[in-house]
Amino acid sequence: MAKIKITFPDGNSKDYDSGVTGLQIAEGISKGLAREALAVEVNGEVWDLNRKITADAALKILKWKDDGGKYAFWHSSAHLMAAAVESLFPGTKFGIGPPIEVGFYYDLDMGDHTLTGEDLKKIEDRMVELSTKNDQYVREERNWEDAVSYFKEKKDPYKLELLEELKGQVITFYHSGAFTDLCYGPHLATTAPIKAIKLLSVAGAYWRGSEKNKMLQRIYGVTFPNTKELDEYLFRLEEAKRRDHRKLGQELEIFLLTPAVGGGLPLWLPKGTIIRENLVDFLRIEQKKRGYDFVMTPHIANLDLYKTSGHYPYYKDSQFPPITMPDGEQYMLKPMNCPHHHQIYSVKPRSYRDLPVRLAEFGTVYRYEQSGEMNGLIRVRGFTQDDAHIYCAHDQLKDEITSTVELTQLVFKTFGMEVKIRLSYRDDKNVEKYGGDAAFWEQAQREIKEVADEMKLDYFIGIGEASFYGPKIDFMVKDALGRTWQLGTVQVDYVMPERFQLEYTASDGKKHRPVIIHRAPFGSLERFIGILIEHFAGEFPLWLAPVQAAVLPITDQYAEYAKEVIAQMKDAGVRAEFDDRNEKIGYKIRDWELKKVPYMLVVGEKEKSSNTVSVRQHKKGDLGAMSREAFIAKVADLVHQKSLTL
RNA sequence: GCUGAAGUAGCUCAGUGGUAGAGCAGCGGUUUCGUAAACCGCAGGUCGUGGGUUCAACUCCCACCUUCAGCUCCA
Repeated sequence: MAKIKITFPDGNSKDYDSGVTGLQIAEGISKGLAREALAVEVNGEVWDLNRKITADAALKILKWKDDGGKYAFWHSSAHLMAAAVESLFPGTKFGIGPPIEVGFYYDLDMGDHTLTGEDLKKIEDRMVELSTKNDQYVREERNWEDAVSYFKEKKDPYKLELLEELKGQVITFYHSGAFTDLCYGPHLATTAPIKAIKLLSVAGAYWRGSEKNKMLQRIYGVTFPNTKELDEYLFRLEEAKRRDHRKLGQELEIFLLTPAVGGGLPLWLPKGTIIRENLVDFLRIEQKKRGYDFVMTPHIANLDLYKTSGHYPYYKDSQFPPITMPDGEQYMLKPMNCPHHHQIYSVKPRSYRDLPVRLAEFGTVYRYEQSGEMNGLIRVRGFTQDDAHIYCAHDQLKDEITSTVELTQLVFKTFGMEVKIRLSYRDDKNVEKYGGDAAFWEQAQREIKEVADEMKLDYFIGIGEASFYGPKIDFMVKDALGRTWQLGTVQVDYVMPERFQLEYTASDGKKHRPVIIHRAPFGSLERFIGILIEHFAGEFPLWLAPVQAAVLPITDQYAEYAKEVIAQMKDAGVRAEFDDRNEKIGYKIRDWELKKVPYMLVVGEKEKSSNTVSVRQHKKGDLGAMSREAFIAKVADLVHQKSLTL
């Protein structure tokens, strides 16, 4: 028997008989490891535990804590679900059933049958039943013709369509129990580790993600090696719902969405407006420090402006339709601020000495999002960008990108938010979606990557995520339910300067085109605040808190003193409210705790006679008595620091 | 836009064909109280909208609107 050499992650290696499986290797190391093993990584590729290894390889045993292990676990769970569905609903056609970030799904064509909550429960129960049978996941290689005839017999058009693209290749099947699937794997050895199962939801999904195709039913599920982990996961899901900005936005009176105004058109309530104005002030100051000039532009513009920019043909469907005047003139609600700013750049001849010109505006724009797309403050039809356009000479470009990225990072650091950075490139297979020629794109993409590398940014690349006029550096954040959203963005644009014939006179006396950087650190104030509500779970840092302190007299005998306190607070710029309701102190405290107000100032006989306030901190409790001046100084200090803690 | 689910008081929710309910919030009163819910009372609804079936519809049927989950899209 031929020997092969297996190298482990710690660098040690050992010889095995050729054809040894990952499971056998794990068993050779320890029983415990074999029990926990879910899959193996062979030369960087995730394999089944039962697959024979026939050549020298670097090998890692994958357990639940490894992504590859989870991947195999959930992939196998998807098959288990499919097996359950097939046994309960014979004749179901199967689309695809992959693992996802958390859990898995399977797309199903069930003809006329629409899945109900009871169906889901039945499928779940059947999965539990099947999992206890410890069926093996068996990998089988077949030639292409065999595979086609198998699915022809099964009358599954989806698998046949998938096979069309694998023509001529060796096809792998996986069997588990009575269920057989076209699948590249990898899978668990048996169904045994799948102990805790929960089917979460059913939703429609287009076959292969295209609107033109039939819509299938997609079941989302999640499984775990034990019920404890499942319970923890379900608990976290509930926690996330408690943080949902739509719920908190209503409870804390931050914003209002009403059909009376229209979908995706939020109204800012007084408390929300305080948050928003503080954010705007923060960024206005930071931008002024960095040499930005503020401008203001109207909400509508002549349609021709967007024909010049090229936005109109590219994004016609996602804009509100033009307003047509009796004389035939047409206006657009502005979907972006750039064309307006380009006009301001062009107000006079520019010299290289003027550059960079940095024009900033908190500009409100309108986009016609599809009706199913609106989502609280996070996806809206009218929103305000913290927009700016930097017009610079080419040799200034990288410095300007660097400083805009630094500004964006400062923003997220101020809020203690973790962001992922994506370099958004164009999709070379789909060039008609983009403006400008290939050379511009190549150059711009190289430039942002150079900056990202020089700044040692931790980034990933998103093909096809560029805007139509240039590549971007995007800052992505997750919401409470784990959906990722783009917030800040920095974009390089060589296209608009051409279209708008933007120029400056260089030191050589000749006309040159500037390069434009489009950038928005928050992205949209609406989305940013939506994410911020979830990030802080409604417990805003003091500088943003709509109400910073509530003054609570013990009884109405101390109302006079309380009035004095509140007047002094307001005078010192503390956002304070007076709770003069005829209620017991415990009631008032509970109420202001639920409103997540950072401080409560309790005043009674003690405080009145010593000219102090008793400070109670949100979620922490009584801090004891403090002079009024000391409290004001404390608030001023925390606000000045933009402290994240009280 | 597509698929599915849901819409009852300001909020959270109960109500399966026979006169619309509760808790909280609000308002009035009593109480004057020391760190997460005092007590009594009052008021509050075109049951999303419109049509239909029925002696009778919150309840059954149809259409539309809105919201939610997902898909598609996303400057």
